[in-house]
Amino acid sequence: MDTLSTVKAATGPIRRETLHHGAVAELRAMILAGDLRPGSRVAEIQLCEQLGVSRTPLREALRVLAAEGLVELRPRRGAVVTPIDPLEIGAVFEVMEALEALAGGLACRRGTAEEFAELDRLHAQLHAQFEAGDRSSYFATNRLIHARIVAMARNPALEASYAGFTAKILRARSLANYDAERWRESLDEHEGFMAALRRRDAAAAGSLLADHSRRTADAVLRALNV
Amino acid sequence: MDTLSTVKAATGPIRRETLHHGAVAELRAMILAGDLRPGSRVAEIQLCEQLGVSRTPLREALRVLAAEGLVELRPRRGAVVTPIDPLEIGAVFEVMEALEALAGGLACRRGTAEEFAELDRLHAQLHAQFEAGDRSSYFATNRLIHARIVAMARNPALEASYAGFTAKILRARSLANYDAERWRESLDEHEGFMAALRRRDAAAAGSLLADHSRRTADAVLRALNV
DNA sequence: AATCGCCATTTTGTATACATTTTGGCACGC
DNA sequence: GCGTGCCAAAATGTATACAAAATGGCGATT
Repeated sequence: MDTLSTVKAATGPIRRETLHHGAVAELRAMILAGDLRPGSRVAEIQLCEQLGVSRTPLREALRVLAAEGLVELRPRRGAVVTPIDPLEIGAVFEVMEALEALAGGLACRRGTAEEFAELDRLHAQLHAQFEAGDRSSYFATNRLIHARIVAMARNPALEASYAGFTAKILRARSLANYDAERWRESLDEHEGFMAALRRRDAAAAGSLLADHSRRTADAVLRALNV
Repeated sequence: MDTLSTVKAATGPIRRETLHHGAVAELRAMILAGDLRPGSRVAEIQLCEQLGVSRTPLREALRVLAAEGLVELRPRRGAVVTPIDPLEIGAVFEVMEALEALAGGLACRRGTAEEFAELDRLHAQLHAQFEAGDRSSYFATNRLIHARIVAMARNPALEASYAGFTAKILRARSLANYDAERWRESLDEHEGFMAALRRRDAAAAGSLLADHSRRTADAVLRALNV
């Protein structure tokens, strides 16, 4: 059994995806992309034919997304895509601030030279995309940088938690594009924490990442006119 | 519609529980209590008759618990109660440390006088239970105190996240009862952060709660012979 | 004697059927 | 004219049926 699993692991993960797992991925993507709008009702049967699955796997997927907080299940009354609540987004950002700080500090202590080099490369790319005025690419790279920093913290629990919060924030951000001034400011903050990361200054990196997170939160919440 | 929901809210939440929701609660309790041991296989049909439900709601419940990380689903090969991995517990504690710090700071700023009074009452009770040598009561009160502090932070995202991590830690703690010395030390730490909380010293409270969390982590991980 | 391969059994994943509940509309009464 | 209550239609929650894959044991072969 042990040797067998070892052999399997060597061959690679053989897991064929199940329909409900695929449905979770698709639905989550649809929600994050805004295809399913916040507050809108989720009609089971309609989604079934849209995804080409029966109700059973779809419903299982809805339970998972409910556990993640992306949909809300009202017993006997159907599911809705969780509405964007500025108060909740504010709360999420508050936690994110702490997680960013944690991630930044740990990344300094645990990241490999290669990872730091890659981070530098991504940061240069971010800079170029800012200069080119390519907003969507900028945001994609931005997300990637933060994800990499979190990965460098070598903490799966942090990573999972961070991903969950990121998903919630992303929905709010998609409908709240902030202005040019904030964009410039955001890049400056990136310069700041990148400098701290380069010299492996855990305290400074954590602190600056937290600041960055807080200012991003302010901008997003302002855009949501709170 | 709006007035109607207001009326309903006034009457109280009328939601009848669904079977799968109940199954989630029961299974989670069973896992946390250790009735379903870490690493053990989850036999669907057996649990179905044990809980008195059919496979459909049970399977939905398993997906939810998988999303929470309490069980692992291996496609086509059944579910197992997530084994306790000291590395993962260590990672969880690392995040907990940050969350405790956040909660402590926010609680100082947002807690009401009544809540602080209640906290004092619980702390006195904790003290008494220590003196009485009532270990299980002590731990129950201990958990309650931390939960109250988190509640005082007025942050649902933090609260939910904290609850999830607590669940994971609890399983490890149940099989790792630490020694008398650590017990005494733990109480001292409670005295420490309680003093900071009483004077609404956010920075100190956060810092001391983080310390307490880290030391608890050390003790638990030591008990798991890491 | 040990290993490989095949077959029966069990278990999982999915689809569908059925029972309740909610929802929306209509008629009736005030 | 407005509100209430009832009825039909739709949708949800649950159970069950069916197909496919995994598990375990047996026998054949080397």
